[in-house]
Amino acid sequence: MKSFVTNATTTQREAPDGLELAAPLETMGKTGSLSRAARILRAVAAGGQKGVSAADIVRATGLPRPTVYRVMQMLEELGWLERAEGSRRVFLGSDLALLGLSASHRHSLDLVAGDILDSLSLEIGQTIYLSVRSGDDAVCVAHVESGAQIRTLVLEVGSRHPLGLGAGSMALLAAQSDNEIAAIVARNMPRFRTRPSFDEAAFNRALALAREGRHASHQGLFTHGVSGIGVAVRDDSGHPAAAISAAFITGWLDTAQLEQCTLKMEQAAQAVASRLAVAAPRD
Amino acid sequence: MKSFVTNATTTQREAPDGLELAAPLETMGKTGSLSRAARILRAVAAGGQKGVSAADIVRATGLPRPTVYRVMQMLEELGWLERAEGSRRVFLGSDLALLGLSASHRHSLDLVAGDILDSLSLEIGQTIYLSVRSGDDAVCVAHVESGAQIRTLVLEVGSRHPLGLGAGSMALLAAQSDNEIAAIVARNMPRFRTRPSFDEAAFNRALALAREGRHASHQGLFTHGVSGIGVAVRDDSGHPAAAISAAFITGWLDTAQLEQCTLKMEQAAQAVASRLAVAAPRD
DNA sequence: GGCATAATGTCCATTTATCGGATAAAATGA
DNA sequence: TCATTTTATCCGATAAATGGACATTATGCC
Repeated sequence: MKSFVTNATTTQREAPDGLELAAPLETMGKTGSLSRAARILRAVAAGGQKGVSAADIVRATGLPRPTVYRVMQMLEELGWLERAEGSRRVFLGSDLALLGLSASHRHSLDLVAGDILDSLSLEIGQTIYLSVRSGDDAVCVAHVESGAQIRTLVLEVGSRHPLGLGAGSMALLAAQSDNEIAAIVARNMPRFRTRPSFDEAAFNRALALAREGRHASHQGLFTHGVSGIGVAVRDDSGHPAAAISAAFITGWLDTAQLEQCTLKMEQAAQAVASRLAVAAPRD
Repeated sequence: MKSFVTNATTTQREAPDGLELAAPLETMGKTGSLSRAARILRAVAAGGQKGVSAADIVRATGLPRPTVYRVMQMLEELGWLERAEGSRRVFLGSDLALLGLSASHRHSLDLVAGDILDSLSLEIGQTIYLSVRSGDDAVCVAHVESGAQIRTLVLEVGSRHPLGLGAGSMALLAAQSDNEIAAIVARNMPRFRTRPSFDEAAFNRALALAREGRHASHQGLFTHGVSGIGVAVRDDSGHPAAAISAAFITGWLDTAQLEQCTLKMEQAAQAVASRLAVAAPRD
């Protein structure tokens, strides 16, 4: 059921009214060393195959420099983080891969939705992605390549992007609760700005549209010349569990075709959602 | 000044005078909340598909009860741990699976050694397992099923067992440094004893034999009626990186055949070792 | 049923390990 | 060469984790 993503902001410091101290930014997340470690690990994961530098982590997380260095050292001793031999870039460690190996037995969204995505890809002739939320990121957990000659392969499995950057990512963001959206956007804004051409106004417009409709779409907002459509998958309690998305060459499809695609994607999202209700713990 | 190998042994608390309280056993591992969290997560992973109870974790880790409960709650909020809806058993969480997904790109021992294991399985006609160390556990990262009619499938991919329990697991244990072996055995002894029929004397004999020779072997020591052979894979610096193991029905093979198998497995271990360019897992 | 035992939670005083500002060394690049 | 960024370490203050003790709920056993 609600098993997939349980990142509700429950422990939020009690702020009954808005007239709380306009603190620099202590509203940036949960406390606790474990939480910090998780933030750092997710920042490392966002670096992907090419790794990240310590300074990157500081920028991405907003944590104080000494904290980042200290926690990084701890994580390295645990085997959850490792540094490239020569360079100082860091990567996720081997022990994390082992834990993930065990965890994947219970969390195989790709297996649950695989055939649905296959059909969808065939129907609309495009590469399809399945993403879920992890912290303030969207993580691609599966992709089905289309048979088309020109394929738009923008998301590798396991790759992370800030929630809001990308079609599926935006759909996932827009499906969160109102306060959550505000908090996520606030935390991710620094990361957005690192993108050379980030248009905040355009972003806000796209977000507003995604929250109104049942899907997120854009034309070249994130990658020049690539448009995208994303729809959220909600579990039976209405919480967003995943997002299905597709990317097109801008102008490849006319308006009618886009609408058709969107419709089919929404149907697929419904199909996946109905499966989630069944996928429950065994024993 | 980077310290390559941090204090491998305990943190060596400065004891100014001899009349310190005869501390019960603080030599049980590293300190730090992250380290505790890691211990707990590994204990959960050891539970596999059927999960573990909080009491199981307490037993397996030796940590104080309140600590376990508190850390468990933190981990649950992070999505690194989750509880079955009805039952109170806990499992690894979805976010850990996502992090592992990213980490697996850099840590695919199975891909490195795959074909070697395939050949080995064909040669000796048995199911082959590849395991690595994670904390005080051995984790199976790959297995190649034999084509034989009767197969001994004892290790699922991702499954964990205390270091020392099992052929590959014992080989991995015996390949550690002397002090490390002592520390691991001390920490794992409580877990060993939970096994209904655990013979400490027999275990120590098997460990001594494995440390002398270049391989670990046993007949029915861990699972009745199943014998096993395990050989360690060492990287270029001599540190144990993995173990290759096979399990047989006891009595299936005569002594000469067993020796032949052992030889082939040692050769395979050498082959894998030579492939390990840059991979040095640490605690 | 009724009792014994184990498992699950929760307090809270103690103290320890974490936090992060300040500082310095090293790398990078112009 | 010098300015700027990145990496790294100190260390006092303090917040946060710790774990003994206690309370409550399940589980097994006669």
